[in-house]
Amino acid sequence: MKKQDTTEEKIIAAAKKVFIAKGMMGARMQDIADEAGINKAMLHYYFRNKEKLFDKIFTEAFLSFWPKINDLLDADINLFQKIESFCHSYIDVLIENPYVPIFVLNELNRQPAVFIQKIFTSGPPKVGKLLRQIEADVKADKIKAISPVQLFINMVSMCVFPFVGKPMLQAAFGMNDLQFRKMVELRKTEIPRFIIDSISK
Amino acid sequence: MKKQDTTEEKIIAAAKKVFIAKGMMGARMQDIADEAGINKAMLHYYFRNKEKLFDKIFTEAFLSFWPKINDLLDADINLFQKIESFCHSYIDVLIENPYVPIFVLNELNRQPAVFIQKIFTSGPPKVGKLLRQIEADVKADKIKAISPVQLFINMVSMCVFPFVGKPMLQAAFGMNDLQFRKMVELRKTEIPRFIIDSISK
DNA sequence: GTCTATAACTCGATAGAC
DNA sequence: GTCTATCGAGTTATAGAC
Repeated sequence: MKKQDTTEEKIIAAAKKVFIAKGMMGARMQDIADEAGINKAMLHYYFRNKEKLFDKIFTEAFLSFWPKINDLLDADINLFQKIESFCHSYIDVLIENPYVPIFVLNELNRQPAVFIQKIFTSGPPKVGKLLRQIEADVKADKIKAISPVQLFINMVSMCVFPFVGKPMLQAAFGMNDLQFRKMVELRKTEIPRFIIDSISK
Repeated sequence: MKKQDTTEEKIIAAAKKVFIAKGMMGARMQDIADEAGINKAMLHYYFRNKEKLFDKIFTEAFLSFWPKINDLLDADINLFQKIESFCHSYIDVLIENPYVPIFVLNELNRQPAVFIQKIFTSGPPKVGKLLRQIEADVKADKIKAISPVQLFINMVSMCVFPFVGKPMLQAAFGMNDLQFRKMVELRKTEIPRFIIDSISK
């Protein structure tokens, strides 16, 4: 929590909470005003309209993890280390922001073009180096033959999916919130191990 | 396409398309009426209100894959065969219904309790046998030690995630629709191979 | 900057003719 | 069963006082 607690900051905090919980279409300006403890008119005074406010929140949510993840992919470390650090850091970020993935994926599917445009202007994916590392290690016979793209998708899938499927997984396996949390924590080391076991010769 | 093309069927087809594309909150009754080429009042004549219409569509979408997947998990085949058949069949279903996962996950996160209730009444997850198979194979030293739950989550994650993250993956790797399709097709065999490589001794 | 009041509009739902 | 017309609730957005 910041010392500075201006109206604008209160609005952003409230809007973040409401938009992430209900999505662009489900959220009501009144909900956000209530959450912020201010008047509805203030929202328009500061952000003009709902669309602009949403855009602000979405961009902020997206930037809360994208640059960090992106830099990890571009780091100068060997493949196994990179897989470990990526999974560890990514899951840490997701634990801190468990509802962001479904929020982002939802918007991604609602307006793919707008979304992609936003990503590429705010720093395009730096996945190239990782793909080349995988390819090089395959050629050097350090790991089994595998498509770099497939491997990358496997890694991201295993990190992200549990967060978007949480209620279903909890129901299927009878996990309460604490147990779910423990299970996800474990994945920080289990996913790298699973991947490395698979590709090691 | 059926020969029988009653108004009710036209409504259901239109509602499915619109709801899956825009979700419960984003969809408009007018959109559905337009898509069906009929009048808005007809929607209420046949389904009373939006909620009931949505429920119909959601249940139908959910049942379009749930029972099939569920039965696969419960089949009497060995572990490796089960992993192969599950990934193959699941991805086949997903290719046929690529927008269903984000639709379902969205609803899942919007109203977890309602959703879970619905699942359990329409046939609870039959994941038990698979988990016991994994456990048994670990004990019998047929595969490496791994948590059955973690392994299951890995498998489902790798199958489903590409479909919810499609636009992002296409952008990141510069894939057009055909290339994406090929990539996903490949995963029907790549995911089982990846998993089996990982857990084999 | 902040509030109250209300305009302007969207959308689900209904009435009633045919 | 199907349509047109319209109501009424709920929401975004604005006007205007303080």
